[in-house]
Amino acid sequence: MTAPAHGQEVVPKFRGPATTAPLGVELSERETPVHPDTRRRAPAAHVTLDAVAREAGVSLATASRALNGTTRVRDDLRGRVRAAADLLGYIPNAHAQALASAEGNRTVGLICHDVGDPYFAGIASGVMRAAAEQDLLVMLASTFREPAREIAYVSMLRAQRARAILLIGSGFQDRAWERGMDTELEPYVRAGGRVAVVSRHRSMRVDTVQPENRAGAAALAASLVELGHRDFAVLSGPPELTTVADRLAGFREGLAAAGITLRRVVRGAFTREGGHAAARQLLATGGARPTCVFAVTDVMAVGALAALREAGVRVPEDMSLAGFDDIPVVREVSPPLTTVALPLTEMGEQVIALALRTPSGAGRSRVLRIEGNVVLRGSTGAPPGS
Amino acid sequence: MTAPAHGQEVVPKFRGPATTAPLGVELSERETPVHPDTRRRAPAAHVTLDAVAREAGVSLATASRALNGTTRVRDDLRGRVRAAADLLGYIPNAHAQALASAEGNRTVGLICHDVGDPYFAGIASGVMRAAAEQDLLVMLASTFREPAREIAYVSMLRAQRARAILLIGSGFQDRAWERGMDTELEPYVRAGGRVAVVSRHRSMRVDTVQPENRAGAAALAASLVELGHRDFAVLSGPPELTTVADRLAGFREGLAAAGITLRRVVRGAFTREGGHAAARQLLATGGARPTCVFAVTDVMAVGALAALREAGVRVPEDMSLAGFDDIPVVREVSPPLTTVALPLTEMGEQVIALALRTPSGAGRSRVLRIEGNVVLRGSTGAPPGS
DNA sequence: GCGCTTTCAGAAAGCGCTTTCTGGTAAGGT
DNA sequence: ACCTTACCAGAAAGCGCTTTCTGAAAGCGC
Repeated sequence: MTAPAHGQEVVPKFRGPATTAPLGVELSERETPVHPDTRRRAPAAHVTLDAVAREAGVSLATASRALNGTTRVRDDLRGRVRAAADLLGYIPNAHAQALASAEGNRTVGLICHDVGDPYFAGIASGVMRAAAEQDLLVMLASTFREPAREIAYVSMLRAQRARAILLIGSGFQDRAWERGMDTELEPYVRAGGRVAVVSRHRSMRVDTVQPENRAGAAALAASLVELGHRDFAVLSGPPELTTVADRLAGFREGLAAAGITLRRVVRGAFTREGGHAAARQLLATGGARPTCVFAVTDVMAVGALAALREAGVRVPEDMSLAGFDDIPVVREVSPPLTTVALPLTEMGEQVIALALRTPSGAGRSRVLRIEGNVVLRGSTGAPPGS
Repeated sequence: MTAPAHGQEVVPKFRGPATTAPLGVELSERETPVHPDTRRRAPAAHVTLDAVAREAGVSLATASRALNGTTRVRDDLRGRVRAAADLLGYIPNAHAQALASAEGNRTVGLICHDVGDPYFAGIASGVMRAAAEQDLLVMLASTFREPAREIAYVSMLRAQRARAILLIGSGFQDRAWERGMDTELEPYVRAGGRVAVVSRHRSMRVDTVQPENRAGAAALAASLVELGHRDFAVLSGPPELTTVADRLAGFREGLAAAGITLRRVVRGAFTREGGHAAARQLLATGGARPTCVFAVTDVMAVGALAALREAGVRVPEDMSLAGFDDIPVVREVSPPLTTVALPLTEMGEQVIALALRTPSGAGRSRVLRIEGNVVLRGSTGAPPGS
């Protein structure tokens, strides 16, 4: 038995089929004895502060103060309240707290395309870390790139009275979406809600963490030109996303600075498969092949790399390939991908910090520009025959 | 200029340094004109239902009914209420709603280690998709593998009165943690809260989506033995995680069935770097090298692959390598990794479905067993010299 | 035309908390 | 011994909704 060829998968015959379809079959129930320690006093539905106060023999108000410690409470009373709360297993009702106090709740909303995408996962990870430090809970909403869903989620997060709403990778060039967002966000901000965005927004009302997509792509183009390339193609994504438009425009600018015109742009979905398909399409067309290909995201670049490999195109000997973002996977592929590195985790930390900062005053918003670093790796080299 | 060697990174000199440190420098403010459309009537703080009712000339109760549509309301009144709500930009207060209604809120809690980890990201993605379909908001909490933090988050989610609490990759073999979880979860479940877990739990009180780690690892071992290997090493993770313990035990069993004893176990952190370090450590030790290495997770396997490459060990010619989970990246590396595939997204969908299902009755809990599929890819082959 | 049911709007009672406001008690000043 | 401060516990008023309960008006059969 030899190793399967690259890309080929072998499922050994002695294993059953994937269990992914009739999962219900595997469902089983089991008896669970009650842990003796846990029995204590059985709360009917939810233990209320009122019950705690009664148990401790104090008033409702005292119980509240004893547990939150805003005002002074005599030590013995505080002790009694704490003990009663422990005994009864009291858990405050966050809704009631949020409603009664001016403080509001300790949650922030995070809207992104899909946590399964490494770009968002990276940013989200940074947001989570910062949130954890401040004891904030993050309400996550995945839009799957539907502008309408995004607006609906903003509305839901408004209803939840989130302290801040974070939008990652938002930014459609879509009139209806812009209007919708404006009407959602404007009253929210006015009512003290904070909003911060990763990506360029035409609406200038909110704080923004803005990767320098344009400059980064231009710098990448310059680097690639310096390697000797003259003949480029771009694997692009949906043009209604500002990220895509900016990177494409920046790349064109970078080339133009060297007097080079971009030969081909192939559009694909914003996914690995999109990059794969776009690369295949590029190869399928006749004519001289470009010596260097720029995929507007690393996710697409990874797909493109696979397509090139499958087509027998050697990277970088036959063709150079570069991406954008520097998601972790690009260091693992062979050859590792040249890309424009963005500090994803930090962008996540920054966007929540920006949102939570004191409001910037009426009509003002802050822009935090994040510069990308061109990182040359093994996927780019001199053009063939040079 | 030639292509940099594999793994080497070159930052072109004409780019500035990484902007990751003094980000504040890039902060700028800008004036933002108010969109004329958005001006409408400016709500002072928050528009309440009371204001809507007054605007529509109906009572508070009628306004509530008109918007929620539980009871019949005359069409003209309903129209007036809707119009008033639109005009004022009314957004219901979810806290007040949750407090007043028996329904509670539409949120579920999701506790995981780190969304940046592709294993969790995959599962979380499935959870998000299912949640979106049911108009549920997901409150995400990252524990960064601290048992104490995990317990604290359960408490916070209880306070938020989440409909369900989902624990992914939980399952420590830790007495204090078990007790803590039990005392948190038990009253929660009793009060109607749902809990579901991905991973094995000793506490049998909650519904579980349980990957067959043991059987999967055993099957993998059998496959590798069939390839001709006799001499194995395992790159293991923290033994207090049940996932690690089960996979290690299963692998041993699979070998034992063929009369083979596991030669070496190297322990590492549950990360790419952990896998990298463990692999280096394995190579550093003298004596005969194993012909096949099993890393207990794909994340570690990816790190190990890099370490092997750096050490000049060819995979699979000199040494075979296998992982577990089938995270997306393992298909992109060269050679692609043999692994035990788990349907991550689906596991996410199942765990939330399980939690939201009607309660299984007192003292009963369900177990959904997820079988893993051994997938042989290019990283495993016949042992050298066979 | 009278009493019946039916339909639907409004009043009001909470949901579980925070937070003022009030008042009682002990400590301190003269 | 009397009055002032300080301190701190309790009563009560909401926070913004849902949901019973009540009652007015309308529809119907006789």
